Amino acid sequence: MLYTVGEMAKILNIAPSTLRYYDKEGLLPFVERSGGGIRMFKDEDFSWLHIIECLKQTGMPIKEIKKFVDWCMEGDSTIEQRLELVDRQRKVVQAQIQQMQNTLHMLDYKYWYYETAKNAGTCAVHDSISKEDVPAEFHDILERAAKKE
Amino acid sequence: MLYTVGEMAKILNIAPSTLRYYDKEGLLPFVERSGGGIRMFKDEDFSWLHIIECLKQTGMPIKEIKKFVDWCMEGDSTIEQRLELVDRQRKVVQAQIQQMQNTLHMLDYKYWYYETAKNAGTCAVHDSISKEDVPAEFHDILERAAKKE
DNA sequence: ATACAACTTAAAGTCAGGTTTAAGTCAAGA
DNA sequence: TCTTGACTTAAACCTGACTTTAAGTTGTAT
Repeated sequence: MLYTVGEMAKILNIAPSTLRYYDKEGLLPFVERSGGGIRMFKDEDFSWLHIIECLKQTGMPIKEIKKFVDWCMEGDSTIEQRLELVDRQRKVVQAQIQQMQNTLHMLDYKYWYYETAKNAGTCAVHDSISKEDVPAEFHDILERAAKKE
Repeated sequence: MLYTVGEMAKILNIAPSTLRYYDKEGLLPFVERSGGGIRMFKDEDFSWLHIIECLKQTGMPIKEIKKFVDWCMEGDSTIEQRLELVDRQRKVVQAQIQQMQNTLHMLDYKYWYYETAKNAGTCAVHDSISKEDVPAEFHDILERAAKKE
């Protein structure tokens, strides 16, 4: 089965111009062309686009993704580089998840803060609240705030 | 204790120009000025910058963060809007974490893939591998690939 | 009083990651 | 064969989030 850039874009739910841009940046060296110069995506290209999407999700810039794709095209001599790149990016994502969990914790605290304020009818309720009234899971946030950083 | 923009930037480990930019965009209406027009950050401003940083971490654009800050300045009449904004952003972050975990899973699979390829000396080893040889945790990825999307 | 580092602003510049435009080509159906 | 919608490219444009520059001011230390 073959797909034009428009068909592929529709399936992936992105703009055709995005695929053309990726191609121009060298991310899609595996895409073949018809006699007339039309891009012909193959079924196996889905897995290429999937790993590209995956790396993009990690925040990797397009130039670095190109490096990875180029290594893939070079063959078995680059297996170690690719292994290292994947491992590095795995650690990046682990750190991002940790960061996101901290952010979520802060938002959970703010949710509790505004829920409490809403019930009291004023944010001023938090001036007269003692640490014991704050759920234990948020004590870390209060302590950080008390240390002025 | 008061801090100039340079001192504050050093503590937060960001460029002074970034703080000036945030101020220009209306993110820091709470920052006061000296008689001569110099920004004077107060200790309590740390918590402002902390929540701004938190919202920025969620990917919220600066204009929307400004909306939140403006609501804060408006007082108790905006408590409900703020509660809703925090709740919405909480769901955004939960979805981001879920997404990141999928991405990590894919990278874990790729790590296994290249580790196996490295030991075999070639990626071709994966052509002659049966599903039973792939760790069970990665079977979902194989199935998605088999369905051509 | 003077020097000097750090502050001020407005405006221009930078960068990534696309999107849009213009001018032209391809390919499938009537 | 002709029309038409989708394709092609190069180049210009856009947005968000800063950063840099230029010209001028503030405030502390000598």
